[in-house]
Amino acid sequence: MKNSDKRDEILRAALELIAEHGFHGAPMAAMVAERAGVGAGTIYRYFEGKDALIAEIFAELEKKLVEYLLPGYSLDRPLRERFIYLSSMIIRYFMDNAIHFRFIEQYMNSPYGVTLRRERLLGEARDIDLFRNLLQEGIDRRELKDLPLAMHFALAFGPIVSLLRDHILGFLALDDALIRKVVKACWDGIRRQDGPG
Amino acid sequence: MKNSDKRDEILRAALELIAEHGFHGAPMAAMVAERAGVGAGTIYRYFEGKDALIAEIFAELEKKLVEYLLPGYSLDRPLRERFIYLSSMIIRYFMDNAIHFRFIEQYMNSPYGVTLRRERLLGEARDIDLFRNLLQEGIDRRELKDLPLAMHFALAFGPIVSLLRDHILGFLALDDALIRKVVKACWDGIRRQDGPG
Amino acid sequence: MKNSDKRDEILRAALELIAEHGFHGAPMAAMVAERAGVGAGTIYRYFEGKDALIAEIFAELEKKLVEYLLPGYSLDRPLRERFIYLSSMIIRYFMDNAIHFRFIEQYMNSPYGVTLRRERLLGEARDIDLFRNLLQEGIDRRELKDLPLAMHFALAFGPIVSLLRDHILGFLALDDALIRKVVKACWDGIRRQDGPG
Amino acid sequence: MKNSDKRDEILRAALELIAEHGFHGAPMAAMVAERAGVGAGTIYRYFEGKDALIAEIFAELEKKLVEYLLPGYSLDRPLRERFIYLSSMIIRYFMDNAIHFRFIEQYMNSPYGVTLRRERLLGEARDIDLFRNLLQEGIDRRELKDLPLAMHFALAFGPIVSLLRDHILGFLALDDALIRKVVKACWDGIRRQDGPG
DNA sequence: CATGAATGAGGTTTCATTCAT
DNA sequence: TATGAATGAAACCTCATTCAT
Repeated sequence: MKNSDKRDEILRAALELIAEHGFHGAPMAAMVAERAGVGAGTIYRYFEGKDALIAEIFAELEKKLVEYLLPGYSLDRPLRERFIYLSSMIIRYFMDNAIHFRFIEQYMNSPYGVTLRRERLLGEARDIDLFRNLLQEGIDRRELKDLPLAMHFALAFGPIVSLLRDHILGFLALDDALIRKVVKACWDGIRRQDGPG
Repeated sequence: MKNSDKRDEILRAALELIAEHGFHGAPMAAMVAERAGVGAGTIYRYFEGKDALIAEIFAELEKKLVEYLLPGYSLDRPLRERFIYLSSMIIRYFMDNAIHFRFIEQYMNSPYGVTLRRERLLGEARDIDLFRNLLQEGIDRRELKDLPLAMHFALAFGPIVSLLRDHILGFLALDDALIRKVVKACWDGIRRQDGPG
Repeated sequence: MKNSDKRDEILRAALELIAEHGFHGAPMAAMVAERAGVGAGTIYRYFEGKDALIAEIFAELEKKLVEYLLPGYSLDRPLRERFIYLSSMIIRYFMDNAIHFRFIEQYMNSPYGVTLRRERLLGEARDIDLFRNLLQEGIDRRELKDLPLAMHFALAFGPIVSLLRDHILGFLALDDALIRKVVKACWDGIRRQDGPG
Repeated sequence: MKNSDKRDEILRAALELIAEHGFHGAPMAAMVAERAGVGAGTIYRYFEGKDALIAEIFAELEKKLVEYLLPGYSLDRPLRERFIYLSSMIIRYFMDNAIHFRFIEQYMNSPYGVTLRRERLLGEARDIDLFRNLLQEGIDRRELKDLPLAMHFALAFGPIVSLLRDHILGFLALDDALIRKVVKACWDGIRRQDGPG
């Protein structure tokens, strides 16, 4: 087993356990190490502590999502098209990676998450903040309603998150048709209605 | 201090601590009992354990919300009016009771929450499930889109939850005008668009 | 068993173990709690942590020693007499309480000890710093040699500590005659030799 | 790097770390190996374990001290002169090698130290036990007081150790004049006083 | 010979729960 | 009924040592 394999095993084991049982249902030695198939001390060769491990998982998940979205994303396409692309892809990604979704939900509902949310919403935008930049561009170009950025996030993301949760829990069976419908509905929620749509 | 006072103090103390620090930042003896002004053992005279206490808090919060909504709610009013009433009132309620919102979010993001959500969405509807009954009625009467109930929940509730979180964390300042806008936007998201709106 | 009994048991158990095995040969749960006959968690009801427990042991030992010395100690007696009284009593105290001596040696040979030594030597003198005040008075009144306080400590205390260690380890059998001899020798080491002695 | 270089680097690194942080503040892999610039496993090629490494450090320090003292030491000189020579040189050596002093103090305050002290005091004298042989000779020739060997050690060494500690911790500034004074005071403490001094 | 990743026993501390008062 | 001292399992983390490379 290569070094990076062990690191990956630890990340995977922790991701799964946290997604399934929450941060406090994933004890380091008894469960993470055991599921990863490594000794308890090994975790601390790769991560400074539980917090660092969790932060690293989040960073990797974010990276993977961006890598999934970027290839097909072009700033040259119209705003609406880009919005539909991003939203649909995000939904599909999390449908295929339910564990990632569960982890990110846990993370966002924790002190870490609050800090992160603040940075993402109020801090400087980075190039990879695709969704934020898209919404800001729409606000600036008056294609979107004259509302605060956070409200656009709420209107666009809130339903998606809610749907994904229900789908993953089996309360709802998302398919392509439904995805298309909800994404368009979200677009309608944020775009200026006096235009042609 | 009457018996029921002690019970209420324990509920209040646990609610506050969990809302603020999460389930695992609210140790029973060291924090809940101390803040409630009772002995550690007393908690166990009123509640079977931590889980039962948490479940009871949720039940009481739900009850309070319904009591807040019911008086002004009339099944005789048009669907749209009722939707706007319920949504607006819910937003105002949680703006005034941020602690309740924080607790419910914690709760919904835990194993308890999954079970509960399943019951609420898939189980028998009760009279007090105002929102669910409203949406179901709209679906049945073809005033709302032909979508699964869970999707209507997502479209109607998702943005509200997201907004409330941002408002409570101070990322966004909700006011009456914004509330009206978002509630109407949500209605537009779920109603059949071929009708008069 | 009264509350204070448990606290005392913990203090006693920790004192014995540290005296015997050093700070790191006295694990809290496995040894201190076991020897004290209490649960591991009980230690933390009485002390904030290992450091606080150790500091408290030292404080109690210091207090006991002062209580042993004070009754027969009078500032009205001549300096030489007081010196001999204090030194002899200290030796006897530690001969009878070898465990205290071993603990204090451990303590003084640790980061705590350095801080403490600095305070005791360089900080403000307290009334109960009998030895320090005695030496300082002798320096001020020119009955002792014109040397720094620390050097007087070394000349007066160094041999005593060394002897006690050897006695306790069984390398030397201290008796009253030897004690008298060594205490007088120490006095001769620090007093001005041009006087009558 | 030659083999013996690695061994020396390990010894040096461990010496420094133990002098600074105590036996338990010097983890083998994380600190000793890193500071020595070798792999963690390499330590175990040169030493059986931590205990053996520590014992070896002590042996080397003792050897270096003897090598420092021997060249200028002549059994032909008078006892008093030899005592003053040895004591002064020891003080100077440890002033120049504070790390050695700190290590030896740690060592002597540990289970190892007790065993060693027993051997040195009660076992057969070796030629290189300069101080012990000197004191024993003085006792045998009735130049020193009729006291047990251990007591002479205490009277002669106790103050020196105490002074060195204070000097190294910065509580006292030793200089040649002070060294001369204290060494003579120690001699006065152990010599028979009815003679000419 | 040299490495350093891996180990897992053992360290300190927390906390839900019990039970004698 | 109410208490809160006591408990001990279990949490996170460290570190002396081993062993495959």
